[in-house]
Amino acid sequence: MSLRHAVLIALQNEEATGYEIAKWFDQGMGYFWSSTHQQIYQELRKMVVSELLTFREVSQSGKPAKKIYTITESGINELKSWLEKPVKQYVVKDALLMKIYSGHLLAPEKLLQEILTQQNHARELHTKYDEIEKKWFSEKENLSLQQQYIFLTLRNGIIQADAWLKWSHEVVEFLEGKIEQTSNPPKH
Amino acid sequence: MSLRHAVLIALQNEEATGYEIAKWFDQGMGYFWSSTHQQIYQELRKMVVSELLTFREVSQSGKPAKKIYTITESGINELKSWLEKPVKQYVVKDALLMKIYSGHLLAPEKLLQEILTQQNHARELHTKYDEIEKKWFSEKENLSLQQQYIFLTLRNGIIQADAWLKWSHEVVEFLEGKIEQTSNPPKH
DNA sequence: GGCGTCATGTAAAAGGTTACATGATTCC
DNA sequence: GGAATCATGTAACCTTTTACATGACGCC
Repeated sequence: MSLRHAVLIALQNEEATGYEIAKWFDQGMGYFWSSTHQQIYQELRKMVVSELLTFREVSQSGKPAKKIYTITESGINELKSWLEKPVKQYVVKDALLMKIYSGHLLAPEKLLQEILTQQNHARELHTKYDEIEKKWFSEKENLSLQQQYIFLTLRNGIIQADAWLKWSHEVVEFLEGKIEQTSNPPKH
Repeated sequence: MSLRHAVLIALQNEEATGYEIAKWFDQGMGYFWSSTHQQIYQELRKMVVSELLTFREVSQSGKPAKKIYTITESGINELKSWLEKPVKQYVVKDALLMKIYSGHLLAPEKLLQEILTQQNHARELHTKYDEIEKKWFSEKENLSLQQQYIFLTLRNGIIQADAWLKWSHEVVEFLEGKIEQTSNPPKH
């Protein structure tokens, strides 16, 4: 039930609307947890019932009224006790690896094309990470404690992206070799 | 709906029982897709209804009867058409990163402890990968096409594990610095 | 006129987890 | 005597995704 805890983290130092939390999931937190606005609105309502949050409604002219959620004492306690407990073991679910596992059933050209597309995504992501680092983390001495921890998560993104790119180069090389073999079959 | 396709991959070159497929998920395929026997039995039944599989029951002495599932023509076609379509973008869901993101709310000792535990898991996994490589992939010349592709997935595991360990060392160093600072606060 | 942003939601379906259940056999 | 292996399943619950829905405002 980590969505609940992601929301508590979001609200931990400032109140926000469901809409803002959803946006946060598409940006910062989105690099390691994801959700949709539908799920978030549901969860926020449940969390009010469980008294982890309170909210006040603010009417606006020309826009629908918004609900601003604030974490309660009990919410902070719930977050802290979650932080103390070990997380459950990370499980990979990677359909691309499944595909490669059965790559012999597919034309290498097709697989190559897909890997190259993914490689472009990975490169874009890497560039984005670099920009974030430059913009927010260039002066390492002036970072707040909170920012120092966030920087560690950015480092994770960068290192993982590097590793993925390294691996994908091996895959591309392999597939290009296969494709060449098919067009110039080895002579006996 | 990738469980379905994982099952098709499992049955693609040999028939198997639900029990065997479940075991396969705990071993080979388990490195990038996971499931439980409950879910697999359900899915197998649905796939028979969809005519992707057929099965025959084999009674055994002293053991419950087993159902041996075989992929159909239509199942092979379904698998092939899935392989042709790009997979949907991989999304990370990593609760540990969430925790680090809000690491400032937790004693660094606690976080350190958890990272060290995870590091041990990662090292064990790495060792297991190395063993698999030695046992099955040491003679690169004699690998079947299928094995060559499986080797690529193993390389992914190794590279990702290396990257994760590299990152975790940065985190450990950071946390140890924090812990030292607390016991010997800097003088002004 | 259309698209993007702000701001909320309902409802159904699909996918995944957890608890419970059975029962023989083999190995320590 | 107890644990692990073989082999299957039901049921409840929780989580996630997808489809549908509304409506004003500002920008190009």
